[in-house]
Amino acid sequence: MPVFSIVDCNSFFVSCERLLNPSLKGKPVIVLSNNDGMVVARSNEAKALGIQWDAYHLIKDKIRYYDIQVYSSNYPLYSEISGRVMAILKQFAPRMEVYSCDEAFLDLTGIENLDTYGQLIRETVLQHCGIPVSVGIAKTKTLAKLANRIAKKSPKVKNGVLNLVDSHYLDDALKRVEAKDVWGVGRRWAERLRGHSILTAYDLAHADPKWLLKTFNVVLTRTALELRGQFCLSLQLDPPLSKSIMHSMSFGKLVEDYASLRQVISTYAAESSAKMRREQLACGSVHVFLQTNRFIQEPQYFPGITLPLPYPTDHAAEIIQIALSALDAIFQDGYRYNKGGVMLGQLIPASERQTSLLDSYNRDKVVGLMQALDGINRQFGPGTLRYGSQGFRKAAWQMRQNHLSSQNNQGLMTEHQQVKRICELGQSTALIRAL
DNA sequence: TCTGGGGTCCTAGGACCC
DNA sequence: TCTGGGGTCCTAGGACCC
Repeated sequence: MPVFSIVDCNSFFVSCERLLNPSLKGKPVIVLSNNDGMVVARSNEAKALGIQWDAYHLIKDKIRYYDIQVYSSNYPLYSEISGRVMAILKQFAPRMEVYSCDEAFLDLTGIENLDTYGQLIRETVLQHCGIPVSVGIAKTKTLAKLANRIAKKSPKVKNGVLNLVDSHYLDDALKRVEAKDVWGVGRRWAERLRGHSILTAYDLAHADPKWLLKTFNVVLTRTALELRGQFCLSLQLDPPLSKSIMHSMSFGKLVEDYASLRQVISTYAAESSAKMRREQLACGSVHVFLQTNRFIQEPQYFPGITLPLPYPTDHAAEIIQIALSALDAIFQDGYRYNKGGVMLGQLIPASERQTSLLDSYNRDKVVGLMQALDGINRQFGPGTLRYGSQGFRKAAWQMRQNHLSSQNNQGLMTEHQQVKRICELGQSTALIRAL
């Protein structure tokens, strides 16, 4: 019988900032999304003060009043720390699925004394990475998520580990969790379920699967079966190849002129193509979209277009060129744009890329050029080396990040220096030496 | 001043073919 | 007078996740 565990970092982004600045411990802290737009992570102290997933500008008074510490998100830092946490977890379970930057499913089948093992996982991650985690253990992934949720919230659960395998507490746990909080049940489905008097995970587990299949779909039916302990969802051991890769971002300021949008789309195309080359893929189509700001009263326009490439490519210049043709096709004067994006589709492994008779360039040269471009940007930061169409000066459309930890600390450290510092901190620990 | 970014899967319906 | 039926592929949209 399979046993799954999900290990989830508590308030991950906040925990990362605390690692960098230990004086934040015990204080209310929040981390903001790109553009400092919304709250994406909250410490328990901030949650206790009633901070939700709010728009930052709507809660500024509250933040001042309670002296809440505010940070812009710093993804290179979080990604570095995430890698360290995952490396530790892998030692506890070679069969592991990295589910997101702050969570992983582990296969604990055959492990005896699951409670102790869970505690050991938690203590080891805390000791060697400085990140607190919660551990849920159960017979299915969905039940493990539910256990994890209770472990994180309930003060009765000791040390953030809850094991529901053969537990007499299982029914009680299912009754305590609302249907809307079950993994796989979102707001919409929860509303419809409520109409049928299905309010809790327990109700969903005991709903008739045939009826669920007829009334909803196979996804929700699987979720219900998993809640009964019937295994439907297996571990995804090797991450599947991406089917699309996107880069999109709200602008620092509303943009109406074509020239700026050319810089934006060139930059987003370059970013998404770099992300694609990191996964060693090539794309067969490029989708470009623009959006106006739906929160303000003025003419709205949400255009988008997908253009095919004559042959799959991972060459930044070609992708930028086609993205700019797409922009030409959708751009309309007279609107104030708030967001744009470039999505690469029809992805295939770059190695399988068929060269076309129409290829006008030397493939080896392009590969070398892209490697040099990516290498320099990896070392010195994204956008260090760029195409002319991306623009050279700091422009108004670029992202706001007014609360980066580097600026909060001493105003000197760049993100990359921070990552380096975290590496150095980590290297002083016993386990990293052992690695 | 001002409301995230990046994905996946499933389904319904239209186009097209024989 | 009358306008099939079945299959496949593609796309858009809706649902979900972090």
